[in-house]
Amino acid sequence: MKKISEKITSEMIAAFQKAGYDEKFAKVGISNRPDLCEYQCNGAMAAAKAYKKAPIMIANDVVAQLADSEVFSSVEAVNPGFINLKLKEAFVSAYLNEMRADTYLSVTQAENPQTIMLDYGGPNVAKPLHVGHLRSAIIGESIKRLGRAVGHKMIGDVHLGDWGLQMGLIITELKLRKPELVYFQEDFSGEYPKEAPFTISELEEIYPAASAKSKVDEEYKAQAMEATHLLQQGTPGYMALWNHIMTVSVNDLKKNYEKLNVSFDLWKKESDAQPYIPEMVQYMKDNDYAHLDQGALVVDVKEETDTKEIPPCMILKSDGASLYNTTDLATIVERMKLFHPDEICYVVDKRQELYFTQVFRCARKTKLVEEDTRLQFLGFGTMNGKDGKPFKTREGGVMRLEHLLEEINEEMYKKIVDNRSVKEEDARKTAQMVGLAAIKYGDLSNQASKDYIFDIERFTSFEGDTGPYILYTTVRIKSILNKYMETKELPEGTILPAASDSEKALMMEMAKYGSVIEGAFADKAPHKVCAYIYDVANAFNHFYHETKILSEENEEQQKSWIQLLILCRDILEKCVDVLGFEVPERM
RNA sequence: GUGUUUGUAGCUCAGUUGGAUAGAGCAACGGCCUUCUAAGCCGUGGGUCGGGGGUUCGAAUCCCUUCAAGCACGCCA
Repeated sequence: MKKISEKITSEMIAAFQKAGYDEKFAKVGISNRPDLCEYQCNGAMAAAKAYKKAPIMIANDVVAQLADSEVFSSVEAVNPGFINLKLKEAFVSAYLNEMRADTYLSVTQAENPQTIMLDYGGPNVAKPLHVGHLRSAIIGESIKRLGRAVGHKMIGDVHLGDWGLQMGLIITELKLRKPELVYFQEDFSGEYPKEAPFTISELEEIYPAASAKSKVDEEYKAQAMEATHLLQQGTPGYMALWNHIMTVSVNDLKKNYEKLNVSFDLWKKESDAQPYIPEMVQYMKDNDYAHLDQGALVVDVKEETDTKEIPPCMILKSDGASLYNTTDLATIVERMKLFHPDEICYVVDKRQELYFTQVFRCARKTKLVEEDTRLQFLGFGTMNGKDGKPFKTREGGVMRLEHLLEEINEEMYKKIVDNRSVKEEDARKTAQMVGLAAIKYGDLSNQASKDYIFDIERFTSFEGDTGPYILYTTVRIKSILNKYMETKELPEGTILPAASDSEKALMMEMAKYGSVIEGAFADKAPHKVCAYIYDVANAFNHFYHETKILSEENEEQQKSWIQLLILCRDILEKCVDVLGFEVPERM
């Protein structure tokens, strides 16, 4: 269905044409002076030059054409040439009724749905998730949901880091601690045990220990590199261990992502791309894309228009080993082969921008992707503490994601119990939902590309522009609807034209929903959804305070308001869903 | 050094892609609960949009310059 802004614009286009002016000047935007008007058109000023005429005269001409408009209740030309517009109440309410009837609440579904692969999450096997993984997961999840909301096929891939030295380190440390394990017997020919010889907590302790040792002990490091090599050669015992590590670690990761309400369609990993490497490297050599430079195999990715030196993209190290670039390029090959996406979007730390520029250019130059395959880098900024420096625990270490969530849930729980008399189990569950909303809204309400300050106190506050406030407002609406349903059936029928300014303001805010969702996806900017629900929540609370719904005696009016509330709830819940959290029944 | 990003109220952030008097929240102060959740609402104060130039009817937004901070710059991922 058409957006409300499109309907307004087409009304304006007709007026410009009738007055004899080009329709390209008829663009209408939301007013930045709400005291004067609701929508505004500045086209008369832009047209002044083309027609060599005073803008106010053009504005007057256009206004004259709109005297009996079905859309506008007031149209005014104001110096120097603004056209100020107010909408008819009936026009707005008719639009909301149309929205209610629309399955997608006015969000236009993509005509040609695209396959978009989203690379986010990016955890490493055998290492616990920490706060550094938070943004990628939260932002990626939201963009995935935004894409689905507008009808695209979104494929989220966690892209696990499971290859390389870290695995060799774990195996080496394990061998040192439990040399008796069958995995280390070279002549072992039986079946390896199904049970892993370690738990997740042991695994999480083994890796940092091994990593630390390797930094001071050359001998140890050499062993780890050898183990890595043997693993990559497919040594049976090491492969079996690798499988155990994967199973134990992935189960744990899934549990943790579930707590974040983040899910992936694919659990692909770096090792999956390895089989594609030899052929890809050969192909790059055969087609003269790659050449040797200082012993390393590289592809030049410089372009004429560069304002700075872009180093070549390295494919193989001078010792012939592959590296991060190689795996990422091979992953592109795999993705093209298996899914043939129209776009691959990487939600990663913005510090990797130059690196991805190299990889993308290389993929394009060597034709690993098609000409119209979009490769997009979506860099996000650092999560800082209150001091403006990267977020740390009180002791100065890296904060584990689990601990962060626990801390916030505890904080929420206290607040909920302090303020309301709720049952223990309800309070725990609600605290979890509200806590997640606090974190996610706190993150997503900032522009993804900027650094932001993670302030638990502020995010978990129920006041102001926070997740909890949004949830609270939605719960309020649900609560009224529930009370209404105790005595009456949910009404059929339509939403009537607004009876007050606050109701009209709420209605106009709700009417923006479709264009907000589409715009947020186009810019891959979840913060626009945050800004929007905050506006809707404010508009609702304003309306709520002026309007007593349940005690309204005019039944038609009451039915209309209930309809309005249902739509408002649906809009808020859909937005909250797009952001990746949920609304509880009570708070 | 080169490149790049950022700089908006005391603090945290928006700013509809060049429009009218730059907006929110927090913090401060004042008011509103016998009535649907006061975790709310209403109001007051708070600004040289880092500085300086330019482009034009019009600039936080575009261009130049300058200052400050962050980040990145071939064998890590």
